[in-house]
Amino acid sequence: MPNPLVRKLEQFTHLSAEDRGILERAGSVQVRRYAPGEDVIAEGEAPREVNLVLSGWGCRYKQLEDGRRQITAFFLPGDLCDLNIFILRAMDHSVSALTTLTVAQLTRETFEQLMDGHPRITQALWWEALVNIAIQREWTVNIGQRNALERVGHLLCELFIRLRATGLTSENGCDFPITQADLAAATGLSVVHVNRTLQELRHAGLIVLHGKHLSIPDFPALMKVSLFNPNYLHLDRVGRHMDAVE
Amino acid sequence: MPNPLVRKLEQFTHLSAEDRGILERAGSVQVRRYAPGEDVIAEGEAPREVNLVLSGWGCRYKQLEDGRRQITAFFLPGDLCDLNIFILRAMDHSVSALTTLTVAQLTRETFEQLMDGHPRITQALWWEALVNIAIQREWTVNIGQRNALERVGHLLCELFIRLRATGLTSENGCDFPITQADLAAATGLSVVHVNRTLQELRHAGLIVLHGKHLSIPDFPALMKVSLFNPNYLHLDRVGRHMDAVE
DNA sequence: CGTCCCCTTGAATGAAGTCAATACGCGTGG
DNA sequence: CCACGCGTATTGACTTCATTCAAGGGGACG
Repeated sequence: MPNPLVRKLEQFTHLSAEDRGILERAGSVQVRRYAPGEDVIAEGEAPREVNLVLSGWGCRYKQLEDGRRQITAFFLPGDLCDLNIFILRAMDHSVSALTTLTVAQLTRETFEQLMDGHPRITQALWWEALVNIAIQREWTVNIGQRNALERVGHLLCELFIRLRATGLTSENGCDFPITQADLAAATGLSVVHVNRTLQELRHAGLIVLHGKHLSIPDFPALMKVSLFNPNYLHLDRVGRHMDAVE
Repeated sequence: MPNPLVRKLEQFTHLSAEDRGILERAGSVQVRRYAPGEDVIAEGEAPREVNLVLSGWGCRYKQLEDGRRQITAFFLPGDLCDLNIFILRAMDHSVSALTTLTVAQLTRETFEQLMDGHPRITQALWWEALVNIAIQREWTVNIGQRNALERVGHLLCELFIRLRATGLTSENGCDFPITQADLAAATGLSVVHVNRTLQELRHAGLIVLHGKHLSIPDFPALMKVSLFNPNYLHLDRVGRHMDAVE
């Protein structure tokens, strides 16, 4: 089972065997495991390394003084937190585990070696970073403009496609290990309303969500009611011209 | 009057005279002017260059099929659109002018020269990029968790501080050239409700907004009611240790 | 078997949206 | 200089989507 980052980056470009080896090695040193709910890094702390998710789900979140809490991103296997984060003195948000989570912690040095002299990797990591930013923008649109049904549907579409990019889906289903409270914190809705919204999606036959598993019987239909346009995920192998020849 | 990008980057690090010269020159070739409402680049187009705002305000926005429109970022003088945007094949959003807008268009080559062999500039540009991402995250929190009053107040705080970083404020005021419709599109509120919210901020004595000018008589008070914490703007000169000695 | 966490449902409330009419301010042209 | 027109701002009345409060149910695990 290859490193999920490798799988994902190959959505964008074909890596050489050497590139893959380098990434595999980087992702196998300094592996840490976190329990659900545990912070990987907290707001205010100094960022020390770039985290790469190997398995499990995590999230970024920010908390207001009065306790309100917003999840601003989900981390899935293969996801990397911001490149060059160590330029900043202190984290302005926290990262925590939603499930049991294993991450590889890439030191600044490892990371610089990774980018140095490996143009294909560098470009692929840039792509990764730009897609993450695009996702963040799309969340702004999602929360700002879509109603509850569209909002939850849109998020499910996004997560499904992102999981698919790392091979973590079956035909039309995937593991879905997070709670309705997590969905609420991510969509800016109340838990109660997320619950009602999921009911509605279920009754419309758009999703089957049970236990920790999600199925989407008719993905195009879910995309449609959610006004979901996948262009922001940039899965179109822009980097083709740089493909390794091997 | 120096290039506003230089002024802003010096919030983070002191640039050498040479660094400043390079940035000044980069910002003076390929200058274009746009009329209010005009698109600088539209969703679907191929990004060709990195845009640097010299004067005026612009925005990023995304539009849903049914016409709903969300502004996901404001561009102020000194702002740069995403580094390395040309890695992506097509824009997933549009950029347009809100006022008369002048931008310098940096070609891929200019841009690579800028980063190449100028570690202080490179680091400062990275800082710029990371701050932009942090702003995007904060907007997610703002729209997801804050009520109308907090949301509008928070946005005004952010804009004021960002303008101040490029020297575009007086003691407690600044030009504020955008419409209530723009504020509505950025906050995810209706125009009517933005209007009422501004009234409320006015009657509470927190803002004086008239014509195209904004004053904030008591900034700490506005920050407080908006639950505004400026840490995400990372104005704390992290890069001090890299300061040019001159 | 009990406890805890998560999910579910109902009823009442409330914040923000919509619709519609009116007012203001500024630039253009008579 | 004033009248017209257009974009922007303002206000009121009504509606709606989502929140809040509160209670109950179900499953996993010690």
